[in-house]
Amino acid sequence: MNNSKVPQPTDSELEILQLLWQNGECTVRQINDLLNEKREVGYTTTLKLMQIMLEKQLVNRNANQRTHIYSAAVSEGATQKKLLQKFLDSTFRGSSMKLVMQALGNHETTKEELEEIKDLIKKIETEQQ
Amino acid sequence: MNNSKVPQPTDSELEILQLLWQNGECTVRQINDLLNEKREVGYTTTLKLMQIMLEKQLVNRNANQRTHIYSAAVSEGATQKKLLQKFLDSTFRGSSMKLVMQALGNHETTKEELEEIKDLIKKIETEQQ
DNA sequence: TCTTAATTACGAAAATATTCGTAGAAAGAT
DNA sequence: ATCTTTCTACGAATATTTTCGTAATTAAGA
Repeated sequence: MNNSKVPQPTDSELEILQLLWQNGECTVRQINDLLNEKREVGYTTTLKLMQIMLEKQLVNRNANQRTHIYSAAVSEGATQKKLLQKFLDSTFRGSSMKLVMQALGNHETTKEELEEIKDLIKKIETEQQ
Repeated sequence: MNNSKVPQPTDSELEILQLLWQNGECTVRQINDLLNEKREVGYTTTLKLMQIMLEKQLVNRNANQRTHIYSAAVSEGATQKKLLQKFLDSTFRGSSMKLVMQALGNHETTKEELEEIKDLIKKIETEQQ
């Protein structure tokens, strides 16, 4: 899952990657059905997108059978990291603090989640000694 | 600065908004000069973008003088909030927790910033009682 | 006044992303 | 064996975003 020189996914491509990360190996039909739960998408539209993603090396494909089977070729974490960096720069001028404060402030956060964050902060603090 | 039905800025538009938020009122020339500190952009390219942004009501314009003066018509915070929501959904499937953990984990954070986050967490916790 | 430089308006080209139609091959059904 | 369905490949239409050229106008300088 190394993806150093793999281009960033577009919005539509990311949507498909999300489904592959969640569901593992999928056929075009399966992805298209999942997409159609939210909105109408033509089958060949999905097919074309996944073919483009193959060229970009965002996905792998097993073409042994007539019905090809696709899987993500980039990891969720690495992709999130790259997209986060870009988003951070463009929207928060690189200030991860501001982003974290907004994210914590705007959205519902449970006690457990807050504990998790506190744990992470403690960990960072001990590393900072 | 109400912007309920204002469309989201594109990447290029956001870049210009950032400059307006940082520098306040600006002419096209000033924005274009600032952009050219990073990369080459033609003057009319910047002009056209700002005219489009005016139509979209992302900026205001004072056209009393021949050289028009532009200012942001949407607030930084509100824009960040909207863009964050979209980013959260598309990239982190709506989990602000995962985003926060990534942001804290990946980037350098100073002691002071961590303190700030801890304060915010405390505030959220007391509100949750 | 005449020339030059700076500015706006506008249309359209270029680049990128998304959607879809059609053709042909493969598999399954009758 | 023939018909129907499903699938891939591929090109092209559509939509969106970005870039730029040209013309007209205004202001400033010689």
